[in-house]
Amino acid sequence: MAVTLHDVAREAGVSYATASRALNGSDRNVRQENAVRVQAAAARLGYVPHAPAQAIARGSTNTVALVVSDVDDPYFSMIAAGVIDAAEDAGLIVTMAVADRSPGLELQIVRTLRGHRPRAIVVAGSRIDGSGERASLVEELEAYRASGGRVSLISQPDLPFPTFAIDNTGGARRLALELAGLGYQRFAVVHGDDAIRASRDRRTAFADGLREAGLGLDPGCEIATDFSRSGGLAAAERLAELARAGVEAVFAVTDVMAIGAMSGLRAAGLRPGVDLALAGFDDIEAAGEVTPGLTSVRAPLREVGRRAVEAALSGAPAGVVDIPVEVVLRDSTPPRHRGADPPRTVVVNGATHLTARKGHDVAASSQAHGHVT
Amino acid sequence: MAVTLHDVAREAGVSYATASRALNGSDRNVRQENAVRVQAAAARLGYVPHAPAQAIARGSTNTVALVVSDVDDPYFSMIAAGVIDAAEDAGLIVTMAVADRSPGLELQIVRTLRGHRPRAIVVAGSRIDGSGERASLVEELEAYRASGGRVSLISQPDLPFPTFAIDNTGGARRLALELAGLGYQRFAVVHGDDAIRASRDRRTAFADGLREAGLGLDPGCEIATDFSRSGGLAAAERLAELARAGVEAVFAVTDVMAIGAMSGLRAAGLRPGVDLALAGFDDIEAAGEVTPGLTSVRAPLREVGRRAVEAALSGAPAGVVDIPVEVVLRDSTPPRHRGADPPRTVVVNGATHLTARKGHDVAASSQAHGHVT
DNA sequence: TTGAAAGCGCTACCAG
DNA sequence: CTGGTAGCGCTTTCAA
Repeated sequence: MAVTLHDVAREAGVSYATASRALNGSDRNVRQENAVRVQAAAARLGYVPHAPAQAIARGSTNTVALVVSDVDDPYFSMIAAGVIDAAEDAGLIVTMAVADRSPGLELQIVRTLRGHRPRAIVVAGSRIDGSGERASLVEELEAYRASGGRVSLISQPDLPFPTFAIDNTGGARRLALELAGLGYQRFAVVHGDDAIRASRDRRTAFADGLREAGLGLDPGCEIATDFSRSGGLAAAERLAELARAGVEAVFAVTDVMAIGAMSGLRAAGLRPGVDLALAGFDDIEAAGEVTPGLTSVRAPLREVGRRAVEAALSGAPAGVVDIPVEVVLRDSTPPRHRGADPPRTVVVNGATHLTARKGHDVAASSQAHGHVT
Repeated sequence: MAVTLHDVAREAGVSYATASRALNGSDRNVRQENAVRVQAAAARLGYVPHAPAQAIARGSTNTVALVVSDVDDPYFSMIAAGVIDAAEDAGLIVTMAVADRSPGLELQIVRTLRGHRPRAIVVAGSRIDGSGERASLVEELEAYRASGGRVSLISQPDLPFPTFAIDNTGGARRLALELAGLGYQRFAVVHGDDAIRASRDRRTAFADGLREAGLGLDPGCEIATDFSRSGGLAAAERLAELARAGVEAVFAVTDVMAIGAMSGLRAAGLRPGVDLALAGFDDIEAAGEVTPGLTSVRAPLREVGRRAVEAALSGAPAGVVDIPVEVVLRDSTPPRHRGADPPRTVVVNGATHLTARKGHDVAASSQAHGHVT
């Protein structure tokens, strides 16, 4: 049905082998004249090499597989963009699958993808704890690697593969310090299920940061909800109550949740940023576009995607690469001037001096390299 | 290096052929006992069938290829989400490539993809006119189809394949009528290069709608800029001038551009929705999240993605399926009450009665099925 | 129900 | 430099 190399060879009047060499041979051992002849024939016939056949003959494909939790989430689409960039640079095609935050599905997907024998598999998505599938996932990836495949992970910092870990802990902690520095004293946190590592890490690190700043976090102020926009929306009612009870600022563990909460607060008659300050995490594009601009913690997601495939392809050793993040202050957390209190100055680790600056759109705080955790 | 069917067969103590049948055979002609034996062996060895080999033996793969212009654009990520959904339902894996709005790259990508012999290729992305590559694209796609592949297109309504066309024309026109009905009289339009079909169609249809409502559009009020967020941002300065000169409302041909313009207007000291009304197109998620909510035209992108793969897989005939859109009025275009003028009532095609309703978040206008164009 | 063997389209090695 | 040809891993007749 389709045009095969055989047809091209015949059309060009050369042997099968010669045609192959002329078209894809790493050798240059083909007479100019024949090469041209073959290429012309291929073009005339609309021949495209059969990738699966090449894969089987060569023993390797030209694809990279990417597993994400959700496509329609800006967090993952930025990562995907980076992955696709890097793959393209390497002349590879990207195969993408969505695990929908289900460890079971994720496992199954990795199995399927492995069958396609990609050059590398990149798994992005927050680790779900406590699932029996975890061990199976590792096993699967290990088997893949054993058969010559390369693996790299984004944000699953406890598996035996090269891993790019967004610094959730450091980011959330520093965010807490920044907000404290801005004069906020009473906080609430909106988070997802603790089984979602990113959610738990950010939540606890934020609380730690608060403690470090000499502030507390009332247990009643930690609102568990769905790890999504609608979760944030649903939390709004409770937040409104808390605001009335004196809470001044909320940290939602993702921007998506924070933006949901923002809508909900408005619906409840509160003015985000005025009646209740709000901060998120990830610094997705929308964070800079909502009003008031959402204070957040930025991770270079696109770059992480790039680096993940580069690392995998280059056969990087297992180990965690901490991806530094930076706090981005926007109008949703205006400085809170209290006549009584003196302006706060926070000293971290007895060294880094965190100053809360504020710019029009993006005001990055102190650097976040390494283990500030 | 990797575990092969051969290994499994040996481990299970049966023949190669039997192992194959037990694992993937469409037949059920394997004794229960052997089947179990083989499956156990496969599990023990961590065997995964070699997809390229299966592809070559069977003559068909289990992938669907998707070509988009940009991943990191919500318009395309919604479509991608739909495509992935449908593919998953069909037990297929999605291969995704980004053409970056370059016809040349798109062509090259389709060629490469074709080599992978996917079951179907779905091409999304607004057609770029006037490029010589167009014919080549069609040729490539045609060759692919000739070799048994299925093709479907999203929003490229003039190629000989099953196509899902967002009703840009009808949507923009109806948006114009709605805005006129709201009392706006002086407009500006922010658009991209006319070579981008979606941009041109929306722009001209909007002008047509205005004309239909008895309003004009000053040529000086059509601002050509980059077909992106930053393009919208860049147009803001000009928009501010126009607003001062009496322009009341702006239509940006995409939400992404409109949101960029919104930021820019704010920076210029104007209040979007108050000093200048603003409307976009696509109804991406962010449209409902910015403040004021952005009036837009909604297309069921995710569903379109689903349908595109379903159509391709089921071998739908060439032809255009018009995807109806609906106008979504939000706070960025508040009704404009003018003491003098009587409330407008617009009659379309002498039949449909368009009423501008306004809800909290989503107020859909009259239906948009078929050829209202 | 099973095993043997013929391909699938291509690459790469081995002689010429 | 070129043509034969042996695989690559799997599916699928064809006999047994």
